[in-house]
Amino acid sequence: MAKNLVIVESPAKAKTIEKYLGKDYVVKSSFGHIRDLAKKNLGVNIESDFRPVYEVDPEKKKLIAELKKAAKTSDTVWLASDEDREGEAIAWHLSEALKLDPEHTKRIVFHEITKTAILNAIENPREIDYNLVDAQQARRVLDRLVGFELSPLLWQKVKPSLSAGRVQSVSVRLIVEREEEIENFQSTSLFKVTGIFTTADNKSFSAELSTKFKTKEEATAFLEDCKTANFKISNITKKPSKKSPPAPFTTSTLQQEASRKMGYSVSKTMTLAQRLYESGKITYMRTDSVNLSDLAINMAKDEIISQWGADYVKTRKFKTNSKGAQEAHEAIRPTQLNKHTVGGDAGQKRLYELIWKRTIASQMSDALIEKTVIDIEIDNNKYKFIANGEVIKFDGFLTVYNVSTDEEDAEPSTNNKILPAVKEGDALQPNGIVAIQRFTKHPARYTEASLVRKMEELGIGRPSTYAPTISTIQKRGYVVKEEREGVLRDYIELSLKGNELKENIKSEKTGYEKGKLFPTDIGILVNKFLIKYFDDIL
DNA sequence: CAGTGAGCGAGCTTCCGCTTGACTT
Repeated sequence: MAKNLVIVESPAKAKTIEKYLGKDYVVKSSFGHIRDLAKKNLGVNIESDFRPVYEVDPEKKKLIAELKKAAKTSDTVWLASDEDREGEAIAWHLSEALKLDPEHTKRIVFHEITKTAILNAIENPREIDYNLVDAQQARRVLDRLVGFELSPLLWQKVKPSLSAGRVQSVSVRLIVEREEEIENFQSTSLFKVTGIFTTADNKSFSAELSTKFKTKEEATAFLEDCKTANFKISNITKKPSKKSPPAPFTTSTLQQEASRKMGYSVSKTMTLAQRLYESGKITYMRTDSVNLSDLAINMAKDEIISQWGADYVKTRKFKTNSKGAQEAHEAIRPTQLNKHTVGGDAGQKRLYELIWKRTIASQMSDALIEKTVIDIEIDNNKYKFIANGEVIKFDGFLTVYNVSTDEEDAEPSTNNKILPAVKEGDALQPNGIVAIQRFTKHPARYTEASLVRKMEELGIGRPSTYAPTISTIQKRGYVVKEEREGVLRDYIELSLKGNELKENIKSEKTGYEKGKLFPTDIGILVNKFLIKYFDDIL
């Protein structure tokens, strides 16, 4: 008979911990929450001080009985749920539902699944924190009241089976309001001028004019000037700069990167991550923490040294930027950092490699970059051309990880390139100067992943609910994820080659969208309804 | 007389956050 029963939330976690604790400990799992507000009716007794009415989910009855039995035959029960609001409540619900004897019950917490952390936790038990429990109960009751007061109004006024709540309704509102911004957006156009210049030893590079012209007439006048102009390098500045690696993954940043780099929906990412977690390849995947255990940092260090040498190591501790973070776990990382890849299907493989690279990169040196700016003076004109160059002096973390951004700027950038060796005073030959009409862009529509980022920023939802919430608002028909064809738009291109100035009308596709979230009519209607009546209802 | 249709009443939907499977495709 085991002397000790440890209860955690996740069965995968239970398996790992059992290995660390040895024979005297049996580790079982609660599979998350074990009780919740009554499903029928409000589940909150408003007359009696808003007292919550809890009931055990019928599907959990068997589990509770099992845990009860295990508790009875143990000397000590260790409640080891997560150290956050929900975890503390789970510990309390367990102690209530299992009718645990306080004399033989201990509450322990750890933020990483390592042997030292677990043993240390066992050495330092504490009591259940009732402030946290009450905070959770208040959160739960408020969500129920809001959801179960608002939703029936929608059934009555709009359509049956609709829903409203603290998280989903705000998410829909973000999408509706973004669409309004886009509808009201007035696009204006500017002429952007780019020149190709050739040095005396026949090397070419491009440079952008320091201003953009509002009208075709201004742009034409400028190009006319250029016909007779002389171009000369008036200034060169070189500035060292550096890039630092991003923090290890949280749920939300993993969802964003997997979406940007692999095009995965947030639910696909979470399903793959769950598989990797269950097979022991990665740490817990629902986390808001960017923290790595010392063990992980040391593993990363060894791995970096053996692959790239000591120059590439720079261990770091990252701090969370998100306000609501509860940091009950580590960041998402491989459990073994010397494993570059894993078996399993292609999706799991790719996601694992992404996590591995991000984790390793986070403990690597900064990339050292030299930025060069070349000013090109025009002798008959007040404007100047500017060429920006960037040379990587030391790649550091960039050797494994490229940082991606949301900007889907189709414009070929004149940045990030290598410039030829030149010196101040050098004369340059123009080899084609082009003024292209460019249009200002409306704000971008949300993708699933960029919506998650916004939600996290606003403190709406939790790592465990981002994916389900996004699926709910689609299931209710408030928003749709769609691909929409773009339309053709004409633009003017003025090009100066030698002494010849040509005007062309060209056309380009604009407004093509893929995987973006659009509000539906019902989404817009419900949003309007809620905004109008919210104050009266609650 | 058999089949149709209008009208009525009862019962259901719903929140957020913690967990996996059990289901389909």
